[in-house]
Amino acid sequence: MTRDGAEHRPCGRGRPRSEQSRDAILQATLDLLEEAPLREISIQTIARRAKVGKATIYKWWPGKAYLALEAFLENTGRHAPIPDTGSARQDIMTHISMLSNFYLTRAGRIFAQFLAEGQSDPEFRKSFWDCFLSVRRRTVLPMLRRGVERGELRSDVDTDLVIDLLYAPMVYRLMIGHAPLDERAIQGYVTVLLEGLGTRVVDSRRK
Amino acid sequence: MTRDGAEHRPCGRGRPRSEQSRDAILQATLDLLEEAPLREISIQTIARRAKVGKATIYKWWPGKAYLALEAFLENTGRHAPIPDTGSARQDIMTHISMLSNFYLTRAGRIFAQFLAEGQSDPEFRKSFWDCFLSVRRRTVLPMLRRGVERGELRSDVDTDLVIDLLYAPMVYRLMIGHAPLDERAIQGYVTVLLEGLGTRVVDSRRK
Amino acid sequence: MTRDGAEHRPCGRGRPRSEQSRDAILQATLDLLEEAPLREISIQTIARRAKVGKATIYKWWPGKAYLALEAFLENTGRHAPIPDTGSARQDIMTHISMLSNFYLTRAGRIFAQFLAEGQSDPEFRKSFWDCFLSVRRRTVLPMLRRGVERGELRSDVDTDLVIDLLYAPMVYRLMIGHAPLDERAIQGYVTVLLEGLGTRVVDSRRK
Amino acid sequence: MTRDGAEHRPCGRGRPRSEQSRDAILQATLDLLEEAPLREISIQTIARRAKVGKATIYKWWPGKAYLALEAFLENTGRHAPIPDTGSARQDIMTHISMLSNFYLTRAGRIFAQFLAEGQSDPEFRKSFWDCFLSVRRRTVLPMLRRGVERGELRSDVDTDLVIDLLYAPMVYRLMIGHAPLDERAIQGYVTVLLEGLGTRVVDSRRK
DNA sequence: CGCTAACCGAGACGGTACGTCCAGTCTTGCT
DNA sequence: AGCAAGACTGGACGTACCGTCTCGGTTAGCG
Repeated sequence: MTRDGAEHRPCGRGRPRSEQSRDAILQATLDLLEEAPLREISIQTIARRAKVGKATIYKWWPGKAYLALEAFLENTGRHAPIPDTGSARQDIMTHISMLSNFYLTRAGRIFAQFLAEGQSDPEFRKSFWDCFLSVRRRTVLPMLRRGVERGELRSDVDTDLVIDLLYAPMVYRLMIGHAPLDERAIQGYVTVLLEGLGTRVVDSRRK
Repeated sequence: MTRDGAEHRPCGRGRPRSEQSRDAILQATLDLLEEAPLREISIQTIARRAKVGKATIYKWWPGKAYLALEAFLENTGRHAPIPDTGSARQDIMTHISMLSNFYLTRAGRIFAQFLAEGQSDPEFRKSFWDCFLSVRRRTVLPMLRRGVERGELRSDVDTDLVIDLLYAPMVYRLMIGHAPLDERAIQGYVTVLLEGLGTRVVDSRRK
Repeated sequence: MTRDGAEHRPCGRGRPRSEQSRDAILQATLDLLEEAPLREISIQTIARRAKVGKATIYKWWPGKAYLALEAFLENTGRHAPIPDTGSARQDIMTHISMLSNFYLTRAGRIFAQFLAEGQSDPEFRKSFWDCFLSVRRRTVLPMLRRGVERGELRSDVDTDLVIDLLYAPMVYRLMIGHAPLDERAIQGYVTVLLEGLGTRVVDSRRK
Repeated sequence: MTRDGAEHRPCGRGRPRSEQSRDAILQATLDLLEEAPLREISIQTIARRAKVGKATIYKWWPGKAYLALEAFLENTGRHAPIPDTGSARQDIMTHISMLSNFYLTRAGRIFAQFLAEGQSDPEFRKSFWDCFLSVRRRTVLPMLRRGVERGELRSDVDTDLVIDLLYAPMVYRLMIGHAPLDERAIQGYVTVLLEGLGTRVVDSRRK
């Protein structure tokens, strides 16, 4: 965790940071994110809601996006365990399906706003990647590796690229919103992708 | 085109809209988008740059995002023709490759900001879809259809879903920015996808 | 009449000025003055109300104050005839009393706004003087002269000064609004003034 | 003092109001009033001149008129002491003469603009009355009372009315501007008024 | 126990952009 | 040529936030 309110204390002198304020701020942020997009939430409003001085927020976070990110990570970011059923195909399908459920909740909308924020703030984009996205991707790696080791998945495709292929369609629908992210769509995505990612026994493929 | 400055006039009464002002506004917007993200551009600045009254902008566009969209469509949106080489696989690879080049230009960054804007403004999301995204998707349809008719592509996958699969990885990399959108990546994406989307002659697939 | 819409026509060429528009504009102005002070009335509003182009107004009047003045003169400015009862004291009392009634109507409020306008627009102040105030003052002159000739009024006081003394208290109360301009007040003013302005024969008045 | 920036603070919490800003705002207002009528001064200009945020002005004053009033009261409103020579006639003449000098300065023009403002803003009219006019009038009361007690002035005329009569002509000339407010005019006014207001012993005056 | 450092709430501050409104000017086509 | 309609530049309006800055007051650990 890089750009959020964690390390600051040089030594134990002086009054320590108020955990109560910190919690109130994060909670107020989450509450407000229920009602409005991040953009329309002002730091003033968060401060008022949390009964906290504006300066206290600026002291610990560089901006509302970072604040929202920390709130998100602490309260909403726990999700999508990696299954291990013995079948990579089954694992992937289950994982993606669970992930899609995550994207369908309020958390999904917040996630989308983080991506949006990143488009005009490269520094935040980096933070989001470091604190959330890269962690997630690292987490699924073993699952894919198992598939490759068992010979279920092709070994000649870069893992990063595989993850992109698996995650991208969901994110794409989330951001564009042209069609619902329902079970049918997920099924379709994964089916096609597994077809392309899987190995074949005989493989007298295509004319 | 729905929410941008097009139809307004009931009849030919009154002073007609100044095409000169319109062009100056759109040009100023494009110029400014070279230097900063949409978020950081104020309508005041656009007006000043275009030597135009702020009210003139508000009269014809509901906000800077719509303004940017119109500028984008008029000056940057022409690209990525649909190839027809006789081979659907070849067509797709060429198309996606050309499209990735588009995303690598300044236009790509602007495109990303439109998606970002859509996360906090549903109305704009709709406009962006109507004026750009849906048009693009409609345009590739024939290409895919040809592939299906020629027996090159599976016919049991919904076309919308196919398009999602083709476009999503590029957009995903564009927004997250964790890795470059280079030719190697594109090759990887398309190769895997075509594997999954293609038909097979014998198809004694997999155990 | 100097700065209002009177002379403009060089010759009889072209379409003549529309009397209908002129009347509609003046009427709209009067109507609006019923509801709001001159300050809060915009030329746009007048034009809309009169179903007239804004340019038509600007063509014939230099500003809304002049427009209001012309409307005022034409529709409201007729009032306060000069009595001639044979007694100057009686004449004055009657005249001032009638005038105070004028100031109590909507016309009084409009009159006050003309004075107000004059405080920031010397040119308009001049117009108001020329078109209205000076005319009024000239009108009362004979009345005062009769009083002097008959020996009722002192001859050693400048007439302009007398008129100031007679009119000022009403205008003062009108503008400050600290007390009503009722009959009692008028009686008080005039009584004292006549005492000061009148001649005396022997006059062993009052203890 | 009612509607100006005085009391607002509930207690000593928060950063205290900046006296420096307050002074800079009032000074800038006075400076600008030297050059232009109140109407033509924008709050933006005041803020710029005082190097102050616009919001700071709006926080403490409801409009530029109130702001100008406070500046006026603080820097210009101190004047016209009430003389006490033993002769009410002498006192009055001196007082009015001094007052007329006040009206001849820049302060006079500002005073006129306050009256003007009051014609379209009743609330400000009230403020002006409360903060300035009524105070002034209360101040002269003792002078008049002395005159009555000494038998120099009539006791049967309402004091408010007397003050109106004394002050009105000056204000009238100030607002209409048809003739200068010189010593001759003042002499004339007061002479006539004292004639009307004074008591007489035997008084076989004037042929 | 008192000192001192760092925290905290409250809220005023200079500044910038917002979106609206109006002034005054201009360009149409109709009368 | 006058007119209605209405678009134009320009600029002030009053509001909302931003991020910074004082205040007075609180809460630790250290001396």
